[in-house]
Amino acid sequence: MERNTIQKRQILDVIMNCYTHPTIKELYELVNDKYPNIGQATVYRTINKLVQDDIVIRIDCNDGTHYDYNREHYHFYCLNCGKITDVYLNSNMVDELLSSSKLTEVKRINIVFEGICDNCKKLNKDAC
Amino acid sequence: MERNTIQKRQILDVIMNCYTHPTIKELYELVNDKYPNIGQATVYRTINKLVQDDIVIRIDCNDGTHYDYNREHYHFYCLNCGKITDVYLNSNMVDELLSSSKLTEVKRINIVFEGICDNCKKLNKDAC
DNA sequence: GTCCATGCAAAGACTTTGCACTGGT
DNA sequence: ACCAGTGCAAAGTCTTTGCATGGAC
Repeated sequence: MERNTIQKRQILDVIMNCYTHPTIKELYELVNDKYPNIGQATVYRTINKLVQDDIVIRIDCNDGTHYDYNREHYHFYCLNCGKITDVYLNSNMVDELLSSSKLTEVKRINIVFEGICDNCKKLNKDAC
Repeated sequence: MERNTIQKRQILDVIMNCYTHPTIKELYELVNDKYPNIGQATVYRTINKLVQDDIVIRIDCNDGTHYDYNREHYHFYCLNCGKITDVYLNSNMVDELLSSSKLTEVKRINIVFEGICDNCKKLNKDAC
């Protein structure tokens, strides 16, 4: 039987009230800032459980794994600055994608759009 | 100026003639089986260059990063056995996906369908 | 001949684990 | 009271790096 500990609630609180998409390192720092005395091992163990329980999702990018609260949405990853932003797709779009894949038994689709974000495009026109 | 070394050609040869989607560890083993005396650091350095040069792509999954020769295709990841298989989508499907996302400046889309593969479904009906 | 890439081993970064203790049920 | 979850530190794993040497150009 799984327990609803303070630490688990604290970690979830940080993820749910976080506009970035933190890596495990960043998440640990954020959690520790808000709730000191939480162990690093606890963050690792808890996040893995939250992912297993489908409460949190992993976003796997070139620069490592990021975490996000599990809503029906997808992500854009900036190849220049590494920032991740949310992407929402019409649900019929997702259905079409699924049927186009000809796969059955799909539980989730991970989509990461990679490119240059508006901010980087503005700041550094030639570099991109 | 980038050099076309023996090791680079050997690593590419292994990736191109490999039906699995190896992790870096598996890739190193495959390369070493076929071409001994190749250093681990070389495999790490070379694969990163190949990814930067868009010759090889990363497939980021729950169980880590896998590598594949860069063709226009996507992947299915079995949540049970971890096997990765190729998924091909009509190119107009991808265009629709892009326009649905409302993003501009997208260089690539990474899509990983997650679910249970046919083989696992057969072998273990109740577990899935 | 130049200097980028390699191989090795060591360092560094990341993640898991063992164990005694705490706190949720 | 029981035992899953925690905190710490140590172990284990993964990845990068420094440096001397070798090979591509």
